[in-house]
Amino acid sequence: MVQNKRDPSDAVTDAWVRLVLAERKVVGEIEAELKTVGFPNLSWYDVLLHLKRAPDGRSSPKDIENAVLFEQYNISRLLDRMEVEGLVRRIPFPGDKRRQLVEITEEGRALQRRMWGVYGPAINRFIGETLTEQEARQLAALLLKLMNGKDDRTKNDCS
Amino acid sequence: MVQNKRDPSDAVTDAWVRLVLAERKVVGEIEAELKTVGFPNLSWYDVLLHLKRAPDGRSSPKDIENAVLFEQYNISRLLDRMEVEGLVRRIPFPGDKRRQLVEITEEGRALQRRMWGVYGPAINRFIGETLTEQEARQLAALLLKLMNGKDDRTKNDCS
DNA sequence: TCAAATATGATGCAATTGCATCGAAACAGG
DNA sequence: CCTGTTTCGATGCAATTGCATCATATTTGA
Repeated sequence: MVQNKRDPSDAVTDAWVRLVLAERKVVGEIEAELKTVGFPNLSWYDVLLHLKRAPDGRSSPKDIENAVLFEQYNISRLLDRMEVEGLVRRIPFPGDKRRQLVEITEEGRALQRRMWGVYGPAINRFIGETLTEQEARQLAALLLKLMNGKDDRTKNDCS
Repeated sequence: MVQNKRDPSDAVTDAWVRLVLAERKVVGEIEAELKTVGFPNLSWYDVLLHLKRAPDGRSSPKDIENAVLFEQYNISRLLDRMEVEGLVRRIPFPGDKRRQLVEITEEGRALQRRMWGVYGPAINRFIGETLTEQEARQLAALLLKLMNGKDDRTKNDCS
């Protein structure tokens, strides 16, 4: 672990600042769009999509937490609200009474599909029409590397 | 405006998902670090830095809003709290009684500097030690393009 | 010049989030 | 077995954020 206390270079600082601002801007614009159509927040979509992709449409809160990177207590209460809306159902976890399984309902699946109808095109509009396919791939690769942290040694040259 | 209703490609979707998750992860880690040292939220830092860089350490709430991309009412109340802490001071805007100027105080400058002592190295650790200088520049360029939107025609080849 | 439209900032109230902590179940290892 | 530790999820309460709307000041344009 070299140089643990040094200030970041300009390139690194720029990358950081823009990571935050670009996210804020694009998320803001997309959420505004979902809102005008009367759809819930993106966090609901994240959870619905995660469940829909999980085997049998079931997953534990802890898994959801790791997938969407929310705090434990926020997941807990988000699931409360989604359960009230009938999008999701809590069922006991076989063999461990601490844990639970969360299962997506038919309404949940339906809402996810309807939201994608707005959300997908919005993503396309804000990213797909701004970046080339190549650039999108590059961006995705760089962000992945960032998420995996400094122990990740994935090769990533310029094409 | 071609293809306005189509779903995004895989590359675009990946870029989007990772933009959100990478931001969530790195911001979460850095804020946790600031918190353990007893420092306030990053949003406070954003405002302090913006003011510190503004001429005479002054700027209007509207400018701050555009710089940090928060909602107007959040800026309004964030400034309330910062003013109570003596980091910032509201003064009248000459020639327009709707507007106001926000001025950073000495305490504000001092806090910004102290925060940077933790924040800077944290950025360096989470980004500078993960991406090469080259990659950081690439990432910054791609994110800039994303922020500027599809009318931006900045050239961005691979070096 | 005056009324309508727009721009800037504040605020009441509801919803969400953050923080600390709890309770219960599983696990570790003596 | 027990006991201390860890894991999982919930929750009371305070702080922040979202939403709608207000108040005031400026600009526009008829």
